[in-house]
Amino acid sequence: MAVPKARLRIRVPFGGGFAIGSGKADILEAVADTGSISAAARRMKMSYRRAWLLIDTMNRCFREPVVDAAKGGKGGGGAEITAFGLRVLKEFRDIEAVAMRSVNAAMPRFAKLLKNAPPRGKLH
Amino acid sequence: MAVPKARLRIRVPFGGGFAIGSGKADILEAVADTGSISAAARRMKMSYRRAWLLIDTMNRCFREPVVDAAKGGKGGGGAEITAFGLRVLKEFRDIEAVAMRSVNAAMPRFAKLLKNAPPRGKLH
DNA sequence: CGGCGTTATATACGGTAGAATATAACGCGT
DNA sequence: ACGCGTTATATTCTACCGTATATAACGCCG
Repeated sequence: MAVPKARLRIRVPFGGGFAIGSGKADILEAVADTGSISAAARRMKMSYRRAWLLIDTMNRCFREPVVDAAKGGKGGGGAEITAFGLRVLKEFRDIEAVAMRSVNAAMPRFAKLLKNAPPRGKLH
Repeated sequence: MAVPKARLRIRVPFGGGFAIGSGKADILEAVADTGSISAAARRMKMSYRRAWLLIDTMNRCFREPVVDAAKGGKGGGGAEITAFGLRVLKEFRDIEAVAMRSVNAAMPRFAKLLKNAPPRGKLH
């Protein structure tokens, strides 16, 4: 169970069942990179439906849409992150980065607390 | 969708399917407070089984047990957090606290990005 | 000694999240 | 005009997660 490098997932829950976390940020980023929801879904190894639902939730919960999609046309259509979406993404990644620095700093100590080899049996 | 106060859940995934996060930390804390796994489970509003599985996972993944339990005796038995467990808990809470400060600092800006009223329909 | 509340463990049940599948509409390029 | 790949949406299926339930062992205390 050697600790290679600190990863981190964070989640900020708002009221009304909405939350933003590393997952939605990743999708947003994938859309920005690939220019389509389905390509983003493939990259994230999730179903198109799920990716769409997540994006749709963000579009509905934020003041303005974070992704702007179009059907038909060149390449069948596509999606791009909006300027507003970029702002949301940056804002979140900034928070994440600070948290990440904290984890990285604490990691050496934390890693010492773990066993070297993972135990057998299912973990929870 | 007014943002009252920032909450935050974090999760640090290690290899081999083990991760520690706010959930396990909460349980650990509940055991420390109540002196029993079942009381901790009740407080967390989860099944005893789940609480036990989570604690068992920690006991197996960390170098030393984080919870020391005994069956029978006064009050039917009980469990207490070990000195090592306290160290794990503190270490994690420290990381969490730094992350929390980051979120709290960014919150005012972030909150402005959200709608005032939660949209209707299921969120994901 | 018998009862109580707990730890520890197994089995069965249910709900839900996500995947898989299907279908329609769209609009550009050939 | 047709096909292609995408968005958008509904429906069905499945696998997993967590709960609920049951049972045994344990040790103090009345």
